[in-house]
Amino acid sequence: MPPYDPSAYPPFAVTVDLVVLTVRRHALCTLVVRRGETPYQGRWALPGGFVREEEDLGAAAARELVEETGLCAHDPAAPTPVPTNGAHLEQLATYGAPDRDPRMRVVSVAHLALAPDLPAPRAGGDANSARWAPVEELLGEDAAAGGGDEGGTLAFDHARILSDGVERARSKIEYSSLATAFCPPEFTVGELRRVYEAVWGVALDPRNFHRKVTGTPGFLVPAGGTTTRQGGRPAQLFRAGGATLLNPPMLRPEV
Amino acid sequence: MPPYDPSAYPPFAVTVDLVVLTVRRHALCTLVVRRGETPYQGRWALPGGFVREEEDLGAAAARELVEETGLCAHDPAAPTPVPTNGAHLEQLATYGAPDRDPRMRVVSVAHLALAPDLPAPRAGGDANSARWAPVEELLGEDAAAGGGDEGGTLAFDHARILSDGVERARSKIEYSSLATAFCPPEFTVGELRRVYEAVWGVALDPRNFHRKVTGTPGFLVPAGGTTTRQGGRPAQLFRAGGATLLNPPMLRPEV
DNA sequence: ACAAAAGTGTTGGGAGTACACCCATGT
DNA sequence: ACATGGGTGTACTCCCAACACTTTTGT
Repeated sequence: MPPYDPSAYPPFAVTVDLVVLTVRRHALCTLVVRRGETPYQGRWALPGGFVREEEDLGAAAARELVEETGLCAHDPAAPTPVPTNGAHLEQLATYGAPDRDPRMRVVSVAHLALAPDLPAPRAGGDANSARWAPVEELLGEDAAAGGGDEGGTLAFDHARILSDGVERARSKIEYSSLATAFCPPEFTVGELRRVYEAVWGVALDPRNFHRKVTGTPGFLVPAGGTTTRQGGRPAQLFRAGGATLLNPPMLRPEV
Repeated sequence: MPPYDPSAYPPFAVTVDLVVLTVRRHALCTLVVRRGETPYQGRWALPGGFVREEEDLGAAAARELVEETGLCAHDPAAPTPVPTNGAHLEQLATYGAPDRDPRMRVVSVAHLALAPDLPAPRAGGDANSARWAPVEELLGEDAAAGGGDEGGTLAFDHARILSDGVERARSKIEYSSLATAFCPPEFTVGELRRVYEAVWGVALDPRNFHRKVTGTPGFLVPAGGTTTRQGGRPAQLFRAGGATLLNPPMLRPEV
């Protein structure tokens, strides 16, 4: 271990970046904001900002989440997941390549947030500078080729961060009840199934899915009512149960 | 997003801390070094150090690993796991509570390393200042009560970091082939089983374990020879196969 | 009547568990 | 001969995938 010299450590800037995921119209989407300054001026980027002087990392991420979406998340205890009020928020990973920001040495602590479908993003009141973008459109094969204004790749290393966040979400809904974070407070089994289908990009058997989730202890608790908002026969409404870890886990179909 | 002012960002120090795990004498152990300075002078801590000016986070962790253990690890591509020569190295999580270091604002990017049983730690040549400590001894119920010199809790928030690292290792060997990182290049099925038993703290059925690991495609490849270093009937030697994700996964017995 | 979505029943196969049993070495 | 660890066979159980079938709404 090198000698500890508090006055001679290299200076870093520390930021938080947010991968905010939601399911809209059967597609997994993420919140992106348009950059107003160089570098990458005019390009889409993940929302984020500097960590303040006396602010914990999780608190900074929660503050950014409120500023960008109005979503409320309890201050998470550092790097482990946490129950939240509006959205789920957890630390994702940290990115600190020396050249990831051409202006200075920036280390970004990326966080992953899962939110229910929201009306519309608000970024400082400017609706044109923030949008929900389908993940596939940002990360698809032809994203690099870029079809004009909307199709460009994300700024900085944000495509990588987004890709890691999506992968984390895909695997976490297998063995945890986090998929309910994509749903409103009360939801049907069919709505929950469409979350799995959108995040995994597969089709699931509605009958087996129903049996599975209602049979997993602590996953869902009946909310009492029914709804026909999806059409067809009225469906029972459920709330998220107390369990955070699913036993048995949901099985993602073979690729 | 607040306006971007490169000259006015709050200054942070960025360090890497290492959770180096190994299996020694049927127990999960971690590398700790004795602190020579305040704060926490004389207490055990995880090895770590400052990230250098032009150094990536993973490179800093690999450098610290070599300095502390002599283990060689390929420079990992940021936060995803990577095949390594001597040891497995991956990013764990980042810890940045404002008061975690009383001297200044320090953000620590913790990394997790899994290593085979090594002869003896070397910390700057001083054998007295580094040791392999059983994880249970550092995190056990009575660790806080502290039985004298050796039993004290770790410095800073390192007990939390270690706890997170152990939890990560316990879950990753379920669905990945990472348990082989605890073994020498050639090993027997029984040795691999003892790794699982030490990390999970359970007893496994040797017969079913053998069938399972040899039946999982890509997990193990025969190395050709046999050994009797464990006594009893000669056992086949294996190498780690190409697979990184296990399908089907190893199942941890119920708690 | 028909379509659409919610649920329930049934069945066959594959994987996990428990345990009996045999093999090859050191002492 | 016996202890020790390695490896195989077998039966039982449980979960899951597949799919037929019924229920309850909207049009």
